[in-house]
Amino acid sequence: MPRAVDHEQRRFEIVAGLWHLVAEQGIEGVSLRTVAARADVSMGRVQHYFGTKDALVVAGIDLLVKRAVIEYEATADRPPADRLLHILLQQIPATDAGRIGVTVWYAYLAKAMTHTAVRQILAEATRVGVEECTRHIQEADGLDAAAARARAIELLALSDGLTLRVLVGDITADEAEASIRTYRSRLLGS
Amino acid sequence: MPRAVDHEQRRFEIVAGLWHLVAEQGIEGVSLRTVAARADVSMGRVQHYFGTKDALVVAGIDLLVKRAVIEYEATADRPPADRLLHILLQQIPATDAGRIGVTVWYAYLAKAMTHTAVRQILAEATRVGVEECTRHIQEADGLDAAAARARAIELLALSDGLTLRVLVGDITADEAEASIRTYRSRLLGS
DNA sequence: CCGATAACAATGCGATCGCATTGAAACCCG
DNA sequence: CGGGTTTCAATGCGATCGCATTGTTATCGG
Repeated sequence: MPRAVDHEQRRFEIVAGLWHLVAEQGIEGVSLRTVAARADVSMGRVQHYFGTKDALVVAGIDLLVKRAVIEYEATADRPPADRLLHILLQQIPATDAGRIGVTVWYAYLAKAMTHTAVRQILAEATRVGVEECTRHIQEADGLDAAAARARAIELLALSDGLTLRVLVGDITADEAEASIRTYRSRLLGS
Repeated sequence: MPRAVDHEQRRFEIVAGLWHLVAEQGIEGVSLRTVAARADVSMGRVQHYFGTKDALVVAGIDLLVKRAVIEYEATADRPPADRLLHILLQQIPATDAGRIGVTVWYAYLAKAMTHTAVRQILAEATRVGVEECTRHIQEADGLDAAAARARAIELLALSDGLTLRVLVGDITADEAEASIRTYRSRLLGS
């Protein structure tokens, strides 16, 4: 047996470098060499762990989604209304790390338009998001499945749009959060 | 004086090729050579009219925005409620051309995260969009400026988010339009 | 302690990139 | 009907790209 290393850790280091690079220069700035430099490892290492550039790029969005799911699952013991707000507010960039994450997310969103594998990963992630929100709205508001789903899509769309406005600097994260909470309670009242 | 050509026309042909290319391959697929090939002109011509790749890319979003503005200004004689809906619904991809346009738009949105000139153009466009919507909501609903602006941002965010869902294929253009109209009338009632 | 093997590091290659340069064809003015 | 100017088309160059290949090192079971 050869030398033992923590593969998961190695892969994460590289992907973390990829994320920073994407946040700074967009996916256009990604090459095997630039990612290696940003992660402060050799290009050979990147090749060893991901093989091709495409696999590396796909791994970038895959890990980003997986981390969001893990974060969400940590709220399993909270009431439905809380979990719903977690999903709606999670992506709004409050911290620096959050801003990087959502910037990377939108970079991949554009990538998804022309890249099948990326599109499938994002589509699956949104599908789960809609389903979870629908479930929470049903429980919290006592709506039937169809109505709850329509509202879930509305709320998620609003969250997406507001996130975009925060990224562009049009409004602050606080304003976006307030807007979502207002809208959410207006829905409850109606 | 040398041979006279229609510069505007020449520039448009090239930018149209750029748009198609961006819709098909994303901004990553853009190079002086690929754009020239897609527009079926020589690379020398592209260089002659735009100089650098960066200027070409910026011209792409600039022209896209200008066209949207012209389309909007054609509704100048319609009532405020109509003009508001025009802005909210315009980007939802109903036709093929519309789908290309909004796909290109989202590609540039990602580009804006890392490209100052693109960011400024998009920021100015959204600023005008918010202002126009605010004005129409004031007139149509009789709200004060602050409240109207908050609702304008909400409506535009919802429109953005729903457009995204249509692009991904999560919902249809008709469903998105229905959702916006429902939301709009719910606002009117409250 | 030794050979097999995983884990890289280093290098090479053909393709493509943005951009500068060069030269020719087309056109209008005098 | 030259000559000046614009509008390109063609080509060259250095840099960078993804990826394959090769070389080196560290580790551990036998």
